[in-house]
Amino acid sequence: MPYFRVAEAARLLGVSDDTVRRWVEQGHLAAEVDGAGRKVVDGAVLAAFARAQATEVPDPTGVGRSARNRFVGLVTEVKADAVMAQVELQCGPHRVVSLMSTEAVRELELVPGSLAVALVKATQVIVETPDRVVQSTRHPAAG
Amino acid sequence: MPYFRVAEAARLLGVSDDTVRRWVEQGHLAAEVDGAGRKVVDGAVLAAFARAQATEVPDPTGVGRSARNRFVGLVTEVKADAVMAQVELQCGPHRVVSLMSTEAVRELELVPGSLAVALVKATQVIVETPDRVVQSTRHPAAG
DNA sequence: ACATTAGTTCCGCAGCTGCGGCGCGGCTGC
DNA sequence: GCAGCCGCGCCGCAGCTGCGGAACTAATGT
Repeated sequence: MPYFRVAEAARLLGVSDDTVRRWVEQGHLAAEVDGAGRKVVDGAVLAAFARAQATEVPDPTGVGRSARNRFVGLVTEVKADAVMAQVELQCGPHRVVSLMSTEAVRELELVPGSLAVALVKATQVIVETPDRVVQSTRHPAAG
Repeated sequence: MPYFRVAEAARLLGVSDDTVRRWVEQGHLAAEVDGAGRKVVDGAVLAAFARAQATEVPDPTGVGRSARNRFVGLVTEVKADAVMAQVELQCGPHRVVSLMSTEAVRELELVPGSLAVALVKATQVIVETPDRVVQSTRHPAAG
């Protein structure tokens, strides 16, 4: 049963701790009080809140809004080798690096500044705590 | 040579068009003017600006949020079957769905509200324009 | 050519946010 | 038990942001 303190929740939501505190005061976000009188937010509540307030980057074509495993962003860097190329995208606050053939880069006309979409085909989920790092066995992501 | 209008740039940056206009006025973001007197932002400039602005986001628990192909977020949903499970994470403004074994879900103690990290192992980059959709051949992502 | 629609720009305003400061309480090490 | 350090809560303020409105322009269909 994961709980987060105000400062942790603030960083996860991308705002300051004061803002989280105000949201709790105004009833927008449910919080509880631990034994020491400090505000704590239930992980599930925080997750639901984050999902509700998430404003995904609208798809340029208008289709596939809020699609999962779909990252719309701008190409920030293209390193092209003879056969393979490494393309880096800035998708909101996240950076995605994709390896593809140089031929594909040329076909897609990928240059810094291009609007592109990164489709995540496979992921590996790990859980990090201050103590230990647990990771799952590798599996393909849901498509 | 991609160019974006103010409204497009605003959506990509996650702010309103007025804010982008103000950033241009204050010299924080370079913009040009097209033949009709409308502000346009060069794609490369916009990409660099987006990347610079994203680095301001600190990481939640010491894990690098600015690291590439690394998405720190909260578990919003867990659908567990007999053998396989589908885990959905809210990582900032993006939703990531990962397919893994139910055994891994149990080992990682993944429940809605858990803090987890999704490592992107493979991506497919496509370029979307209002006219056509071009996609690269499938290749593994850079690790 | 004309009317219509959608998009852009500028303006003012209310609201929210982030920041700095301050005091208090919990946690740690001795 | 005690001192020190760090985090949390509260408060006020300056700054920024988003929104609505109004005027103008470009593109579109008749």
